[in-house]
Amino acid sequence: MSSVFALVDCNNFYVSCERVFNPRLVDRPVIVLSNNDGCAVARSNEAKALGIKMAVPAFQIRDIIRKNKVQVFSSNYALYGDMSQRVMQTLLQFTPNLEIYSIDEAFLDLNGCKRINLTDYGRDIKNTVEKWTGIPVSVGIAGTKTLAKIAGCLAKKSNRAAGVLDLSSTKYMDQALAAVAVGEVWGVGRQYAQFLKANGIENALQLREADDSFIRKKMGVVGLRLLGELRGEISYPLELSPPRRKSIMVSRTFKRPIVLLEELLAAVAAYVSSGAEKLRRENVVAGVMMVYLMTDRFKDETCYYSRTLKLPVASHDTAELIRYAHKALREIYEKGRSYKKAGVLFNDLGSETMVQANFLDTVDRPRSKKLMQALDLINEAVGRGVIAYGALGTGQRQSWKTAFNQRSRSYTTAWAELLEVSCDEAGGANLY
DNA sequence: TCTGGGGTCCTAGGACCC
DNA sequence: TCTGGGGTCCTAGGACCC
Repeated sequence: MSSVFALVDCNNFYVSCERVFNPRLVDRPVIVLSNNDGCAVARSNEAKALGIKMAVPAFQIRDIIRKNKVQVFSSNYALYGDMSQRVMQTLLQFTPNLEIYSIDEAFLDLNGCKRINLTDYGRDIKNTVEKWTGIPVSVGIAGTKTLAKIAGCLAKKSNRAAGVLDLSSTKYMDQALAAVAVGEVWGVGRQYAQFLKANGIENALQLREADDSFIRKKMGVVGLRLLGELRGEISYPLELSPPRRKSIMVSRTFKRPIVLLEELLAAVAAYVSSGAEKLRRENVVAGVMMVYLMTDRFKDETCYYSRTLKLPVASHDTAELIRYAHKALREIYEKGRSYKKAGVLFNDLGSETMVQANFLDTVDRPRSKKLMQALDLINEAVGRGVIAYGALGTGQRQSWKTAFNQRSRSYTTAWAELLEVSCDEAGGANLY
């Protein structure tokens, strides 16, 4: 029995989220920047047309922004996360067999809908999501996930297809694959694209016809799976319940380089707090913690220092984890050096209900559990970070804090930031 | 002057064991 | 001169994804 997958992909997702609450942005060039307002990570079609590339540093496109009045936003993760949930909830109306692949993409199992016209069904999905959430999407339909991605990629490009393309029959398959550059295929990144092109494989069709042993040798078993998917054999089935995460990482680049140990200690404490919160939200504890420091990666001789430590008892207690992280940090810190980034990685994640006790344990676990529950409850009710450990520092001393200088409101997740609408004398509505 | 963050999987090589 | 072989585990690094 053959399968049918639909890939639903939100167009220019972060930009589209901003547009939902700010209609003035429609038809204008808009970009959303990464942390510290560093790089362009989302671009409207108008911004793409101006030649603004993915992940280009903001300072390199300053002239383009000014000349073309490009609207620039800092990342507003609270808003995008919430809008993503709305999109996914809408998709669940179509099938419970949904794999949320990323913040702006999902695969749907369309096996139950064989008798109806799949393009019409795709259009129905697209129209419903746009109507219910305001987010434009494109839909690719095909027999494997990789082919569905290709269909989606073509659907997005072509005006005629109106954002939906069904490649579930083989009729136009070769034609479609020939139109997709090899570097656009899911699983072919920069390195492989360069290598494949050097070997005369320039589009998805040529890749599908490539020699198995050649691909096996150069791209490993992952390459073989990719060939299979292009040929219509499923290498990647739908994953309905996501497998448990294997690691949790929190890391940030600093606005300015940091030299002082005290400031690094505060930064790392902040990252541990947020990591520990994530651990608790997922009901897991970490058995291993890694702390690292990095100097500027754009200067020559980038240095990387890290210390991994196995915790005596797997934990998600913020205070305990900060203690260990600080110990590790003191070990790798070198005085006088200027650091640009730090991070904390939690590994060996296990269920919180199956913690291996230790006779020498110095932490009162039941008490810690209650304390963490209270802390999470309060922060959830009153606002993130309202209650925090003193180790994070306060006010001026929080030099590690990420900058978001052009952030829009959290329209959907904060009472104080709701969209305001007023009517002027002529009866027109104004948005603030 | 100014360059993001958080994940996954695979592979090769070394340590170690029998 | 001549130095086993195979399995497992761990780690670092590289590729990819969004």
